[in-house]
Amino acid sequence: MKPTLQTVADQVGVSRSTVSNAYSRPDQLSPELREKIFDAARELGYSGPNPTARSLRRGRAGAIGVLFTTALSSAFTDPYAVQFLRGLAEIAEDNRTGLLLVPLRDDDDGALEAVRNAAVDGFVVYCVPGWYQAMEAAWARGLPVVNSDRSGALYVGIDEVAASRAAGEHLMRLGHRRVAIIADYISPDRGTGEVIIKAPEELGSYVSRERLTGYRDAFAAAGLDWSHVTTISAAGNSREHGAAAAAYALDRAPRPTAVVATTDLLALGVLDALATRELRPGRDVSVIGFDDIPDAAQAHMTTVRQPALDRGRIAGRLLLDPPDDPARRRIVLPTELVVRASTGPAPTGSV
Amino acid sequence: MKPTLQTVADQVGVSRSTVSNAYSRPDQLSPELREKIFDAARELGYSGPNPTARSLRRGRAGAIGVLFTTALSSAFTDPYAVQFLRGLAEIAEDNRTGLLLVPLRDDDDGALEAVRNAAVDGFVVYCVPGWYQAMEAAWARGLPVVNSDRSGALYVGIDEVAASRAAGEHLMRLGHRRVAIIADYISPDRGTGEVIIKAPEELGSYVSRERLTGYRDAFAAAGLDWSHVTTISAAGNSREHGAAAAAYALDRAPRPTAVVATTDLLALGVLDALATRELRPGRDVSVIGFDDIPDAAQAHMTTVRQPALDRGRIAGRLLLDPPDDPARRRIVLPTELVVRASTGPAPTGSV
DNA sequence: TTGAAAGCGATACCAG
DNA sequence: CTGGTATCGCTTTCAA
Repeated sequence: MKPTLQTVADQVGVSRSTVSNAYSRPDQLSPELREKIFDAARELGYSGPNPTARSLRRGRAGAIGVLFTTALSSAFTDPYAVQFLRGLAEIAEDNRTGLLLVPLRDDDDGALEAVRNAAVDGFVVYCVPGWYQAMEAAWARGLPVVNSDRSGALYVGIDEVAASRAAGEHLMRLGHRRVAIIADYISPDRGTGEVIIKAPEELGSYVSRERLTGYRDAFAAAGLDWSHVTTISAAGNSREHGAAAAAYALDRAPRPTAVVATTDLLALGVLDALATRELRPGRDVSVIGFDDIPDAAQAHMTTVRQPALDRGRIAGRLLLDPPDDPARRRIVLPTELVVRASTGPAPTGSV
Repeated sequence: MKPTLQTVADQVGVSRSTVSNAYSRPDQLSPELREKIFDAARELGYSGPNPTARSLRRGRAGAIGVLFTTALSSAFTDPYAVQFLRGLAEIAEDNRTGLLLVPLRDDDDGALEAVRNAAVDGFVVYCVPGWYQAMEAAWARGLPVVNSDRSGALYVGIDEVAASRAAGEHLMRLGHRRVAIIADYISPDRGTGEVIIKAPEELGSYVSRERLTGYRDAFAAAGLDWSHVTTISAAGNSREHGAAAAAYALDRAPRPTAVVATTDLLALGVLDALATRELRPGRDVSVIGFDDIPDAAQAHMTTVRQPALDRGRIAGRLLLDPPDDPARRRIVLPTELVVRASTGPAPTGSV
């Protein structure tokens, strides 16, 4: 039989409240008594108040639910994602709160069940889109949710369209007119290869949708029609998938003078593909990524910097104590185009 | 006021038990009544039984605690670690169980508090050593713990010493006698640079201790004394730290003919360092890693393969239903030396 | 099938 | 500073 508060109280000869106070409100009793209680607890093998019972009574679960798709590997392999999680974990720690990973597998029912069953004080949505059901379930719990697409919700993010538009403008300014774009989650079959995207706005994946839209706008402003831009689907967000997708852009004639990707990981893969073909980044082919992960700097890659760590931190703060002022519930962080050596003027005679 | 089971029961005009059954034991009532109850719930905005209350009553938290040090980034950046977590998550999912990340920061008290407060059914220890206090706290909870060093505990791992001894023997067989070893957590100041390790057995870090010991044994058997082996501390388990540490081995005369590392990530850094210096892996300098992460194969790197995914899966199973038979509570998985192009005969005239 | 009653283990208010 | 009392929201026999 596991010892409880009562067990200890009986042993010491005090009431439950006093034992509870010994653990939760040290100022409510004498140090001597407190020590005596702890001694008894140790002797009985009592390791402190039961967290579940405490949560029930206090009305606080003491954990943040992190919703992500079962592609756990990709979620944690992406340095951007890791930074986001770090920021979140930092705030969680400061608030004595844990992080409960809620894996969403492909089977709908199980996923919904998991969301409904999670003992948490709120959710951070951190997964590829298409999980509206899971997000709905999170909402239905009546708990705060950060980054569901729902209006009025808590949100922290960046102006994706403006950020990628800036990158597109940079490219246009350099004179590039034969451009390929690599993105994930833009093909129905999730495979690698060229796909026709009539209108980026209609894409299901939030990130790809917004970033492609930004590029489209920048190109349009420079007179480059979207239909002349090659869009290539990557099977996932990884360096390898980026390289594989890049092949569809590089091994064709005429070769694009610029290949941009919606994430740094993909763009690093493009650089790998260039290296394989002995093409020079920024000279033969310009490359732009997105995120500015550490490897991007090391690869001298032009990219859009977004504050991943801050995003995680702010997500945590929004969740743990949501501002009353609706205006402060939706936070848009600044981004910055970081120009490095992977972009340069379009090769002459290339148009 | 948030709706509860009672609210719904009152609305429908049945008892709490019936509503509870509607959610947890569908076979206990008529489908019509069940639907009626769900309708009422929806109308009232009741999203199902409160997870915390349910946990308290059922005596099951529905989550596994994962103990790891706050170097969250390194925990998730290491592909080996990610694989382990995937395996764990897989089993957790199958058992409708969540994963609660319990970050252990450097401040002791907060960490212990976090362990004591985690609403979980057991712990998986997944952190660098030196956290005996936290592990003790986990034990004190009276819950199952996988991979605490405690004897009699649940354990899943590999024979680290034998595995690295095999790698060392491979090196000896190839004739290498000038060897450098790179490892993390072997220097008191956690910096990068050469350190003198009199006896590997005395190292604090479990992994580094065991793996260095295995190498030491293999070298000794071939007549190479440990005092002639250069040991270099890496400031962390990453490619970059590996490359930085490798500099201490490569930029000296006479240069070692082989540089081995305790993890693939570090060893990949060594390969990077070789590339920078235009040295050929397996010809000028042999390199061996440990783990066999995907990048290792891609880099044609000799390494020790360990089943990361299985390790995670088995950890999960051990925790979720611990075998009665003590012998089945400690599981040692097989490893395999994978010889690739990064190792070759010691350059002639090198001795 | 359905419902009444008894906790699960702890906390908080409020007298004493 | 201490202790009684009333929950927190749900599950689970056991009768009806």
